[in-house]
Amino acid sequence: MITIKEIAQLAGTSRGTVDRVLNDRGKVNPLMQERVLQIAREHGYRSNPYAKALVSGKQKYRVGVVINSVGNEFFDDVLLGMRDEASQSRAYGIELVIREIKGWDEGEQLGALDMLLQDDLDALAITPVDTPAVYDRLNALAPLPIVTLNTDIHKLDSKLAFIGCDYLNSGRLCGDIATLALPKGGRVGVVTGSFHLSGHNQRVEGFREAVAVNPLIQVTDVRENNDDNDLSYEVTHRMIAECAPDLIYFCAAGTAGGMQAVREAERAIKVVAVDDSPVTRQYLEQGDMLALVTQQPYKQGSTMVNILYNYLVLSLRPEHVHHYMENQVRLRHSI
Amino acid sequence: MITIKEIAQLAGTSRGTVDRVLNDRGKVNPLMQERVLQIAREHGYRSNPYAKALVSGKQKYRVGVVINSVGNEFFDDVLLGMRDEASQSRAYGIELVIREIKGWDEGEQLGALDMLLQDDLDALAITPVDTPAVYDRLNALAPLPIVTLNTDIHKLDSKLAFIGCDYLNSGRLCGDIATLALPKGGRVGVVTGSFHLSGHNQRVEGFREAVAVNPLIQVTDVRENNDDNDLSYEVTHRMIAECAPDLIYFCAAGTAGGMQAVREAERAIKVVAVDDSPVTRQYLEQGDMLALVTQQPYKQGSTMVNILYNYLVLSLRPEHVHHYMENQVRLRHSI
DNA sequence: CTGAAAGCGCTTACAG
DNA sequence: CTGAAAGCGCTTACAG
Repeated sequence: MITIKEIAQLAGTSRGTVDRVLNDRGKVNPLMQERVLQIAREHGYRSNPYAKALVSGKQKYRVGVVINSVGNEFFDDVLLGMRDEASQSRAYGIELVIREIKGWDEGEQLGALDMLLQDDLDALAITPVDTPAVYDRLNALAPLPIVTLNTDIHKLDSKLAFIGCDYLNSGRLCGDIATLALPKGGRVGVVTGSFHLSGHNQRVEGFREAVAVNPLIQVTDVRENNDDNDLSYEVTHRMIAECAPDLIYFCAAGTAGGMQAVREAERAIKVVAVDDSPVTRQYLEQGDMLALVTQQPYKQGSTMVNILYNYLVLSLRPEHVHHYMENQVRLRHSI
Repeated sequence: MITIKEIAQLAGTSRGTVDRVLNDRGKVNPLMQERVLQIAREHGYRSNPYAKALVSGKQKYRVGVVINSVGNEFFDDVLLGMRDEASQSRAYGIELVIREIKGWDEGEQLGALDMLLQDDLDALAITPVDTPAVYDRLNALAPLPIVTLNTDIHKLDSKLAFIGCDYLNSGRLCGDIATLALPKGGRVGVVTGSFHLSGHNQRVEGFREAVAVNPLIQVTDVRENNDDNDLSYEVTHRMIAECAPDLIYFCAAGTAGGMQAVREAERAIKVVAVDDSPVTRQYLEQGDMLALVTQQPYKQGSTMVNILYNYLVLSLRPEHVHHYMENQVRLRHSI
């Protein structure tokens, strides 16, 4: 593997100049620039991450995080994952500045962003609302590296990575469970978060696709709970009364509220749901739920820090932009 | 974080001597030794992995691998995982020398080991047979760092890590699937590899435990197939005729042979099995199997290389010895 | 048994 | 726009 020193020799210049070219620090004679680049290309130069890490050992990188975690348990593990990873020696130098907000309000999100930007940031991680205002604001931040978490915004100039879930696949796996548990068919009700969130709709779509292998399974009803436990209770209660489902699929948040209604029902109703939380996990272990399909929130958080560490400290850009966490099926005895 | 240079100043000696103490290179005045150690302890010295990696950048480490992969598809992915990881830049410097053998024969294993040891090795990874002769041979290799893969040998002096599966949990998860799929109970047959392998027995035990939640589920029969497809066909065929199972649990290899008998049966029989291979995966996707529970063979291989890289190149010892890969439940739509 | 020096591959002031 | 020098934290010969 060729080094900067050798490139400098070959190009008849100094290591400093090669460094300037290779790292876009500007102020280099265009001819020399081209010459260095040419040599680097020919010899397949790749920088040594350890040397980089060693020399920039003292430097701190501030990573701003805007996350709508308030009142949404799912993000607890995402936060845990990023904090754990940032405190590891292998992410030495990354400092997280976290602003937690509630819900998906554009104004709140922009406000939190402004607060963060009052100090210098080296990178930003955000669970963005996909509206024009947020898009414009983020786009204007270039070349600040941005990681979108859990929800994506397309065509962002300086988007380094998206980290999240394959919703369609998540729905299909829940459909697989339903198919397993209803060998003789049956009626299925779905409680979703919002008809306006593409992730939720994709889950329902994937679920329908998967249960279609057994024509005796009918999805009789899909209702919204706005990710709210109280509303979820109401909606589920009514659905049970009106549709008499054999199985219910909770494909968003508000599962705890819905389960209340399930337990009050007179007939036994099978349940499959998404995301691991103390509450859902307890239902699973007690046998009140067949399965959970999770999107690895902890790993979402740790992956985010890891990607930014590689980029900021080691100058390693991720190989691809989209990082889908594998959906995992959790059963009663999953650890 | 304190550095070698600072320790040297504090101890009134040179960096060379500190290096000798901290890395057990011997030939140091005991008093100075104690003094340096004392200072390092007080200040919580931890070496800088990047500096280490940078300085030993040119060095190659030879890792010998003895693996009983011949005729056992499961290990294809283990091998793939270690090869992929070794070719990554983050494992630069690790060179694998692999000897593949067939079956669990003590003599063959020792023979392969001797071949490897003709050249100098920096570490050894092995899927050991747990017999006295193998134990003695491995133990005599100290201080050569050893990683046991997939099967373990206890109390090995220089065992750096064991990487493998939690068999009991694997069995429980298969039991969970059976419980889901037999809501009204039913007869279950188990086809295992060997009554003499503790891993296999643990799976059966875990399975029994899990299905016990439904007293209508009866495990009527457990039979051995010696991990062999032909025998597996015979055994399964006879079991179907004699016990009329509603569900069969294949808890070891030889699943392809067994499935042949299942497909020839007159009644539909549900199946749950372990480990992902092209064959089992196809059955899963076609709907001939309910689920597979896997032990992440690819990750077993990559983890092995990763652990040895951290140890050999970065002088980082793993935090714990036992690395259990999480058992994963794969359904029809798992990717 | 010990220390001074050079070097790993890169970056960072500094002087020109 | 460019180069020489020092330094990141560690290891490796080498001379004593």
